Amino acid sequence: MNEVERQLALIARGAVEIISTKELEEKLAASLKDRRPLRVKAGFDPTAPDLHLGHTVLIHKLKHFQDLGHEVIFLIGDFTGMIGDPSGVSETRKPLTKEEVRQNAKTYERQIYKILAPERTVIDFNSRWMNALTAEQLIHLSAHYSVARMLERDDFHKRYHDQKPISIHEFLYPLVQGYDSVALEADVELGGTDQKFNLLVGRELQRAYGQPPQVVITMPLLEGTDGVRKMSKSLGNYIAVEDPPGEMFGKLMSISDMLMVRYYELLTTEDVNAIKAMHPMEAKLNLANALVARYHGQAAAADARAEFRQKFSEREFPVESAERKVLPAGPTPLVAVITKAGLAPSRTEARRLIAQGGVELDGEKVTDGDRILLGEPGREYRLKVGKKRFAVLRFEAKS
RNA sequence: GGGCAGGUACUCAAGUGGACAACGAGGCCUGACUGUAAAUCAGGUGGCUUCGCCUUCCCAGGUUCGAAUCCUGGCCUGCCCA
Repeated sequence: MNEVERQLALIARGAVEIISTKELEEKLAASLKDRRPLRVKAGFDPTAPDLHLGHTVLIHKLKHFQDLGHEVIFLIGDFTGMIGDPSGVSETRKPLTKEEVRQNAKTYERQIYKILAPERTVIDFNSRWMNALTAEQLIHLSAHYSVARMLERDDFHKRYHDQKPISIHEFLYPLVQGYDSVALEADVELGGTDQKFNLLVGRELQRAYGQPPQVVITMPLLEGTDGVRKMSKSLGNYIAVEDPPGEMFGKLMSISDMLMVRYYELLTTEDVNAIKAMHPMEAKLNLANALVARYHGQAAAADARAEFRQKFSEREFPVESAERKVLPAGPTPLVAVITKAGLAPSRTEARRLIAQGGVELDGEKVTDGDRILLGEPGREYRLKVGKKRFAVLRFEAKS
């Protein structure tokens, strides 16, 4: 197997589509011959401050390129973030303010270094060239694409058909993203399968601007914790890279068995068949352990595992990790205590939970919704709400 | 610019003067069962000083004993015509 083949094999691993493999081979061969690393770009939209495991699929692919000696560019779409990517969304997204975008971008920057080598990673912002673009240039840019072709896109097509609004600015998104490739003279761009259209626009624009078109590589979208919809910030079904160890561990343990296999496939290098042969729970524990260790270290992973076992397998009260809350002494309705401890959003909700048998005080199920705690100074209570919310409360005299 | 249709809770979607805190589905939460699984079943899903009260059906006014439902104006969306 020659060097080009070796690189190709690693690059292709897990990829859904490479457009085109032939072009990639040529680029790799040229790269080796001229000793010029390929410029590999992946863009991220800073709409929320957290990278989640779904993003890491892409980041790991970037890492593969990095390991092969190529130049990876982590592009933060701070400019496009203000537009809001319409991909796969059924309605117009709210644009972010400049300030929000900047804040979020900062957080991204910190997180990717858990995977990529900092000294060999280029981080760029598309506002660098987009802010400099004149209205005239923008109009020229938009002349390279037609409305009809925009409407070929699945999500636009659907919205158009369903009589849902599509704003002009959303048409600009793919163009701007495509223009990023022109500005960066990208050789390769990575994206999720939902990005295919945008990525292809990049190819066309590069041609229009007299550059060789980039190779497009699409990666599968990772399903979120619900196992159905793609992992996303806005759907709330995500596991963030910066989730605390215990939370990350817990979230991973509560995914379905089928989803677990999928996570193994896309987030690890384990042999999937070997996993399927294991007891599902063992396999899941392994997965949770491995991922927590990746982002928080082996020690944190071991702790998270021990805590998990205590909380759920043995159903002990996790005194160590429970939320601690000090309240002023004096008689207090339990529903007030629950909301003050942050275990329920409102007293009505707390009352409901009690009625449903979801509240335990010092290990005993509470049945009285009007229960009042005397709250003698120094008294501690162990409160459990639902299966996963724990708090230790302490009453203290005002000083 | 003109005509028509429409804006209901996280989402979809009933309701078109009183019995509506608002049908139903999805989602989410709780409980049972478990491997904290998944699937299934049962219940819940505005707030509060909780046998009662308060605030909700795009916004602001108005009609009425009484409005999510009627009227006026505004904002937003879609379709057709120009």
